[in-house]
Amino acid sequence: MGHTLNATAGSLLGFLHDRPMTGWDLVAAAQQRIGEFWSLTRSQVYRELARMADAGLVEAGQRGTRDKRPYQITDQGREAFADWIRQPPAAETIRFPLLLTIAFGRHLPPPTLAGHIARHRIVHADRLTAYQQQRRQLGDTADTDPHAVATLDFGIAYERAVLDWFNDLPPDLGTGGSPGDRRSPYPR
Amino acid sequence: MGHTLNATAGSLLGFLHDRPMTGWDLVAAAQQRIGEFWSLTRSQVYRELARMADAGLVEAGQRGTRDKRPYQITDQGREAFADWIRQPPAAETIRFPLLLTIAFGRHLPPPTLAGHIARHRIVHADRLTAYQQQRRQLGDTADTDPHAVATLDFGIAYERAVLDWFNDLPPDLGTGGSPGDRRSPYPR
DNA sequence: TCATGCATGTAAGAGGTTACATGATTCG
DNA sequence: CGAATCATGTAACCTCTTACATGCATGA
Repeated sequence: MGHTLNATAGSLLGFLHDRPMTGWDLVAAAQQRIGEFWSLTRSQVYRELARMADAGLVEAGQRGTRDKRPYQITDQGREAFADWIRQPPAAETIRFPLLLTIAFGRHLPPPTLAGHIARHRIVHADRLTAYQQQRRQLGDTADTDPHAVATLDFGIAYERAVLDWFNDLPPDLGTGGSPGDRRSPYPR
Repeated sequence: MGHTLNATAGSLLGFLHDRPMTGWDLVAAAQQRIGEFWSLTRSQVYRELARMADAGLVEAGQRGTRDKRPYQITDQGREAFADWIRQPPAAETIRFPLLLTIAFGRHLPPPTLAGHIARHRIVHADRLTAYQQQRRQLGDTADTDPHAVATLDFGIAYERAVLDWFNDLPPDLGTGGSPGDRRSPYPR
């Protein structure tokens, strides 16, 4: 009957297995728990929720305070989720605009390129720190789902790899300043 | 006047700086040179090419053998590219369906999850090998653009990180078989 | 009371995927 | 001569992003 779910819808149903949630809640949950490798926007969430309600995969509960509208998963929804989750996952796609900028970097003044790189380096360093902190918290709790740990560990491995790669970039790429201060951390 | 290019269009113009190319060539060039972190399809390429021709950023040359239609960049195109390339690049997005499957892995029979993981591990191992081989070839040539090396190195760093992460996955995630053969490379 | 954060949603457009349709050339 | 590969393109659809529009609740 129904076609297989898309990954965004599937994820939402995944979260709804735990408890009824509002669109807002789902955005937050997704950001927190799968944000490292699957992004979604409010718009998408409300639309998928409406669609899934039409299809009978979720049911809207009564409006609460602040017009809150909790959705709960239905039996049909659980089935659809089960069908979705056992499909062989497709290959990942990465879209990394900075890498495009670097790839065509010979068309750019070195200081401009260096600036872009420096800004991104900071972003990744911050993310790594945040993930590591989350990781420590997960480690403390005894009843942690190992799957959550595994995905968080992916984020950490990824950010570490990106940072190492930044550090190994040759100075002639615009990362280094004058020959004297090649190893300054965030050169301009 | 014209809006800033999207990244896909920008990349195409980037390639066209080197020489006139057909849509087919561009797909191949993109796959080879930025495929690790920016994917595009034939459809997109032909569409962007048509759009850019309308906007005067590229010009179609004469049809060659096999209906080949080479496009060359115009001065306007070079300007548009220059405007695009110096914009601060946006954050990357990663969409990794396998990670979604793992995140919700508790709803899956362990052997199913293990199978998915094993298949992806092979894909990533193969990619790493291919990148490393390319990298060796680049290293051999003296007049290599360091930017090309840098982006390829990203691919290598990424694949290595993914493989390390695979290897560190706990056996209770479905990667391991019986306690005795935990370290078998591609367990079923 | 006023700013901030919570909360829901729509509309329009851009970007990306998949399937379809067609034909020329090269090589074995 | 037939298969594989080169080559171009369209159409339909789905997904994703951005901007807009609205209003309640909480706390300072």
